[in-house]
Amino acid sequence: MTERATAKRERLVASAAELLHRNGVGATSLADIAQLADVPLGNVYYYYRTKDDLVRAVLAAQTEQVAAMVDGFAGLPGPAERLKALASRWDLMRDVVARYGCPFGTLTTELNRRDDGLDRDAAMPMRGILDWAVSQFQELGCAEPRDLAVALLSAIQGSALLAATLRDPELLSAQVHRLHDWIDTLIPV
Amino acid sequence: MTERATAKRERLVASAAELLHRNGVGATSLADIAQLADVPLGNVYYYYRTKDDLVRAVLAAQTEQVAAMVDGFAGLPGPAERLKALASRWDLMRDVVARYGCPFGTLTTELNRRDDGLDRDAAMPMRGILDWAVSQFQELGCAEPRDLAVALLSAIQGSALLAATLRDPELLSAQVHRLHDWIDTLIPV
DNA sequence: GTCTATAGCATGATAGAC
DNA sequence: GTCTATCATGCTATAGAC
Repeated sequence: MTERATAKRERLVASAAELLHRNGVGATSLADIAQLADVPLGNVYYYYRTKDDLVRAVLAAQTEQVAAMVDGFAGLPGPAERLKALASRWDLMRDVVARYGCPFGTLTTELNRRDDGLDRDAAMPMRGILDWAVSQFQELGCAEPRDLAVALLSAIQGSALLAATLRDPELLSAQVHRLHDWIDTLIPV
Repeated sequence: MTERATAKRERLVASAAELLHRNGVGATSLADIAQLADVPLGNVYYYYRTKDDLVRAVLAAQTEQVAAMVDGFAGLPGPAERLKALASRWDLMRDVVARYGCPFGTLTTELNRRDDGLDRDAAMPMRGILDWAVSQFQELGCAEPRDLAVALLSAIQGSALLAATLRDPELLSAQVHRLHDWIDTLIPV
């Protein structure tokens, strides 16, 4: 029954991802995750030796999500459209973001303070987005692509934080639109 | 000995603020705070009935810090200078921010997910900065002062998040300089 | 007002039957 | 591979002596 076992793994990671987003790492118990995944508590440890291992699995899943997301933008005509599509992704999740924050941003924020290996793993999703954005600004012909990529991702993450703090999805939408306009500004004539 | 009692209160709040910044609410125990403040554990409860009460006191202190900070900008010649001074505040703390994030941003992020009253209190420091920034953009004569204020604070908070994630103080400095340039762009001729 | 000791609870992790 | 029962720990909070 290796297949069933894989299914349980996936259910555990999916449940963990949801609860880590909603409640954070510290406030989420393995019992909570096990219950949501419909797996007995003691059995969790067969698949993931420690809680940190499970958190690492969530980070790996997020990193894959990021890779899949930017791959999905490949079909768009140009880098400006692709960068705008990136920003719009957060607008699509505006209601969740305005309640619980950006799934990447909040998890990274909580893990950044650590000093064990987990803080390194936590940076991977953000790095994935950032590196891809740098390549897009390069393709656009911009002078300092890295600074621009950091500016874009900063604006997205900061907007997500403020939207969650003020519980205001419209705030996020408005800032994403500002970013669209800004990106259009950068297109060389 | 009412004076000594006040001193203890202040030491407790200061210690709590430092540890909440470095380790977060969930990962900080009252024992840790008591030890850093040099107050016996059981005595903490004489001053603050619950851990949440102490967290609220930290939020109140942060809100006062924000008020004092913007008051300190009042002597500057114009709103553009004042807004630039705001952004520079994070650049001054770049090394701490690149390690533990923005003290306001990380605490707010952790408390945003709650549903008790604490999530309301958590928004106060951010609101204080935001409202002040709106008034400055208004004074500058900008069309949509609130959107601009949100954009500025978002950029600061997002930059702090990325700087902490990548452990890169220079990232923060570079983005603050970008914000200075951007503010200069907005000055009406 | 101050401090010690400890109750009461939740959690991460393990042992071991099936 | 699966699941139950439980240990060990660390925490918030309280009781009560001084």
